[in-house]
Amino acid sequence: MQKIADRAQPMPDALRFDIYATSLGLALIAASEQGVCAIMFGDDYDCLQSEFRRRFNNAIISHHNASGRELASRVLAIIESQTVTPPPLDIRGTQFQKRVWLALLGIPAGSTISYKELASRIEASRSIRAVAGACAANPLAPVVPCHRVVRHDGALSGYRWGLARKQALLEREGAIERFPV
DNA sequence: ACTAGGGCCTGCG
DNA sequence: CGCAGGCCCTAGT
Repeated sequence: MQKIADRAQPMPDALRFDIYATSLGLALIAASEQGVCAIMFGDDYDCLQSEFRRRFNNAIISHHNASGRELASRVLAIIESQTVTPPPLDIRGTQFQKRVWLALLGIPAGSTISYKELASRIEASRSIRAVAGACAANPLAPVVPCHRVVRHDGALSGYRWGLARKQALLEREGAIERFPV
């Protein structure tokens, strides 16, 4: 009997990407045939590109074509906190991570919730720290809005791409006041 | 304000 | 496998 499907990537997949200048710094936006599969921020073009290639080292990588550019433009709009129809997403992660990330998509702009509340929302109220871990591993920020999750005491907590970006996103969405200091 | 410990998913060895 | 560590939270000084 032959193995039908591997749960990771059955075959080397074809990815397209480009790097754009945004209000949050450089953003690398990558997509597969399925949809957007990675968004990465950075301040150096070459570093971003090599990090991307290292992370998908068994993929066939090229630059965006017309449809890829169309997806990217929607991602860019979301990065700038504009309201647009979200692009199709190719969400890759463990079962648990996907549960967390899908729940994140249900948090409207302008609001925040705590890691605790997010945990109970996916029926895993004891897995608070694991939920935070899944947020930290979110490959599609800020389209998957993990920046809307903050600590129960109101502190911003952390952000994979730096707290300044999390803060900027929340300020623009009107979720938090401009920081007094 | 600070510290300790519970809980549990992940990545790496 | 086993283990350390994390974008946490609560309770107890």
